Amino acid sequence: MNNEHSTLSFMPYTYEFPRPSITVDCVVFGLDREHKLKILLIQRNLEPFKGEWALPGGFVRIDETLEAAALRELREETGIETVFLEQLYTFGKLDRDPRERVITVAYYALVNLWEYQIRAATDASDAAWFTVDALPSLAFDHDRIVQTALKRLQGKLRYEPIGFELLPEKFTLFQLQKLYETVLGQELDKRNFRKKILNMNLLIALDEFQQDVSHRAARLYQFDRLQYEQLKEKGFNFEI
Amino acid sequence: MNNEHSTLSFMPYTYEFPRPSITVDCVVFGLDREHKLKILLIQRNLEPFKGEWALPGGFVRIDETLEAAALRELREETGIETVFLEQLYTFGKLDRDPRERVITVAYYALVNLWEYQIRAATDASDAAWFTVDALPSLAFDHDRIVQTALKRLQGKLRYEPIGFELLPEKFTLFQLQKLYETVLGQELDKRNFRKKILNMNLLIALDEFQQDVSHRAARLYQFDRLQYEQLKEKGFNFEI
DNA sequence: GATAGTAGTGTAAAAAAAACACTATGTCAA
DNA sequence: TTGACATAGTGTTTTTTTTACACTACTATC
Repeated sequence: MNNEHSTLSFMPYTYEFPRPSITVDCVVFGLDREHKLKILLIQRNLEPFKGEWALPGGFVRIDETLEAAALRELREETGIETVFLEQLYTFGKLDRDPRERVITVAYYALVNLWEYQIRAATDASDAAWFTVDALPSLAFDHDRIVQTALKRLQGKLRYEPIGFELLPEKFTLFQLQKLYETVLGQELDKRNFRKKILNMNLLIALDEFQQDVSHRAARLYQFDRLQYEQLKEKGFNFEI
Repeated sequence: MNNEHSTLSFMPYTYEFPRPSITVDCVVFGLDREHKLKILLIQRNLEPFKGEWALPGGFVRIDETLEAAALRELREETGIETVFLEQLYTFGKLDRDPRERVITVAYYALVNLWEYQIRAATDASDAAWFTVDALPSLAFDHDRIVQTALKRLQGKLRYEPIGFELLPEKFTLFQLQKLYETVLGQELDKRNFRKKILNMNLLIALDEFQQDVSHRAARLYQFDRLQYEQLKEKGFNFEI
């Protein structure tokens, strides 16, 4: 097939016709103290969609990878540094952006909101956490991106132990269960949940207990990342 | 956060610094008569990687969506028209292409090879099917893309009835089982497989049987797409 | 008529998941 | 100090799902 198409497919430097721009956008999930799932949004102070809320994100520079761009935008716009970050989907509809053709590679991030809540509020005066079932209307097609991210988070949580990314380093089984219930949108049986999660051998039971709670203090646990890596290698099933 | 970063994130038309180019690449899966999983590759006739095999693909035009670009490239380079096509992952490493910064949105496609085998061989003299476990060395990072596609196909097949896309309209349960065994890389129990797949109510048993086989002719079945859509709505579980 | 190759069928055992309720401990307020 | 409240923590039984397993039937070919 010695035709123009093959040629077009890998045209060298001289490629000069108009091309789409690439951005990254991040859906940052957090969990507040009332076990509500939150998303971090930025208020736009430029047209278009000035004043509306949008996902943190921005253009990909020529000398940085997609993931690097996502991490940079997160740092710049929200102060968030190290997080669980995973590619979600690439959105390429023609009219996503009213100004020009923009393709965006969406990522989703899980952060320990209990740690970052303050930073986001101070460093970025126009960044705020919103409960997922009470989101404002969003700029561009960001509502679609958020919906996609939510579905992915639910699907992922069922089969991979990623919930720990949303909790503090040390947490109780009760917190973990509430997390699953919130994200999956269904109640879980306490005893069955504890059996399942403990049988995975991913939790280290600490000799520490909750402080300053107005009820019996629960034991604290820690996620065993090393063990997780090893079990993942062996194709272990982490379904909840 | 009224700083340069927010501004940068949604800079208007005047955005003039160098930007990455975007391509699409397609991993096209097919299943041959010996129940071997195949991938369709194109032989490059331009530098770089001249003479090497690569995935069909090419630049995304400013006035077409990502999926349209993937379908166009497939049509142009291989003659394939209508297929199951789903976005796989977006690859954005800096040195993917030795000439310039190129980000590629990879798709994977499932086709009925029994129908297309001839077209690909005639329309595109430099297109050919390769068995997945005997692939030649590939141009760019296309081997990584293929590996990602393989994993995705396996994961997807376990939870969604997409195998039918690889078979002719009418097929036997034996063919279907072989498909699963090939893709998943494990043997399945005949009786258990039939029970499970028939209990999903996704198959229409036809009053037709195999022709021209040198053994007892098996009943032919058809995939019930309508039923599939309805069950999917209800959150039905299609795990095999 | 023997052989080769696939078609087609059910049951029992094992494993996994689901259902289910009470006692224990600590804080707070009356 | 006592009672109310909130969560901690713990096993067993039932149900469902999954797995293991073997023979007869049909058709073409040699």
